[in-house]
Amino acid sequence: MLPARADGHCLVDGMPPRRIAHLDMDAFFASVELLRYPQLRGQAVAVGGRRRRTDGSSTDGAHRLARLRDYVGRGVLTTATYEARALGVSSGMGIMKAARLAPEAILLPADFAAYRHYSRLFKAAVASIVPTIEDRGIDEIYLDLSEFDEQSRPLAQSLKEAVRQATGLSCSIGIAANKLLAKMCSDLDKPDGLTVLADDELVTRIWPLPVRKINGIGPKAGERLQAMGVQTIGDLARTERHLLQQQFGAGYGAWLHDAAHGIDDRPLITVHEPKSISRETTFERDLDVRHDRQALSEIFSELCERVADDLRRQGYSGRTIGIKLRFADFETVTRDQTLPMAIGEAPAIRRAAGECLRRVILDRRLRLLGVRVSALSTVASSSAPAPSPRQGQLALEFPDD
DNA sequence: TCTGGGGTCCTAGGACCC
DNA sequence: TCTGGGGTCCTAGGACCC
Repeated sequence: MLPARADGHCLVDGMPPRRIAHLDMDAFFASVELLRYPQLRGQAVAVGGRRRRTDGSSTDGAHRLARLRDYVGRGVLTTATYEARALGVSSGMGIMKAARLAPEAILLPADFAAYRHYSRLFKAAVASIVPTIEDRGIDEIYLDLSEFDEQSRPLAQSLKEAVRQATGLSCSIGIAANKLLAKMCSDLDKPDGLTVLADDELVTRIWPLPVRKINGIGPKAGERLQAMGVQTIGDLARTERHLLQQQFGAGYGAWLHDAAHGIDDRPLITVHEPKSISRETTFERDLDVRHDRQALSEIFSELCERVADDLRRQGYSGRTIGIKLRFADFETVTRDQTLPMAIGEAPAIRRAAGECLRRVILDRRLRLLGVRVSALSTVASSSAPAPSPRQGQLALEFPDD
């Protein structure tokens, strides 16, 4: 509990009120693709899937764009244009399902190099105006506007204009007293939106929203709240704190109650150190641990090499080596092991990960394999590390026939 | 009709130490 | 000889986010 202050103001630890912005690029991946294919503007377009599985039609130079209905296999959509969303398609949706909703929608493969390029451009444009930025991934950032004298709207307009000048893309901005509310506001008026939340507007503009709009309430918590008869953020705010704590645990319950009341003291995190580095892959078809033993072993080694590569490029090594398996029935298991010393070379990672793998009962076909390194420490950047010699003999942890 | 890949944080139990 | 409590590390799983 926070101590009541003598002046009666609801100041948290004497912190002055803040002005925080959340800037979110509109349908980012799809919008970048529209820069490349302007003729698709106004159409239902989705981005996602595996590397292009051509049906032969593009090998003769005709380069026909694939449609959702042409797609075969595993994969989810990462983005969809607003025209596609109007058909019920959304990011994270399995492509086969999306294809039933919008068979004629254009499907483009993801081009992460291009998205990272535009991500750098928009962040640099914003940074030229506002120095205090928290990076929240490829397409969104928080900004601290507290030190600016300028009014929120003109300031946000100049940010949007700078982003448009630098990238040709639109974004949506929410401005409020903290990150939680700013994030909700950026979503209120998409696309190309701008929402400024005054301190007395919590009840009128936030409380009517469904609880799932709170960043941190996902499918599980949303469902449990629904079962309790809690639909809107207002409902949540009116729910007894102790009841939420009883249902969800002391920590999460208290957080839910605070969030519904618009309370969020988290500072902007402007420097970021990674906690773990991992690589994983879902196979095109489920693999049998015996029959596909050789293929699995090769994929396993490759994952270790890619993680080692990432570690080296980012200048880290790690003490905890872990694996992740997903079986055909989607059950997921992890195993990890903490070593006395940090490692970073592929053969050592392969060895430790192999020991983890031996602790799993492999009684079902596998759909995913992953390798993770955590408990990271920085490596004094030596000059080009000697490439590790390829091991003469690979340990095969998958069972013999 | 199934469900990617890269992360973070939280919980909970057991080991171990003081 | 018995009892206890706190702190930290390790491991596994799960919720959640972009």
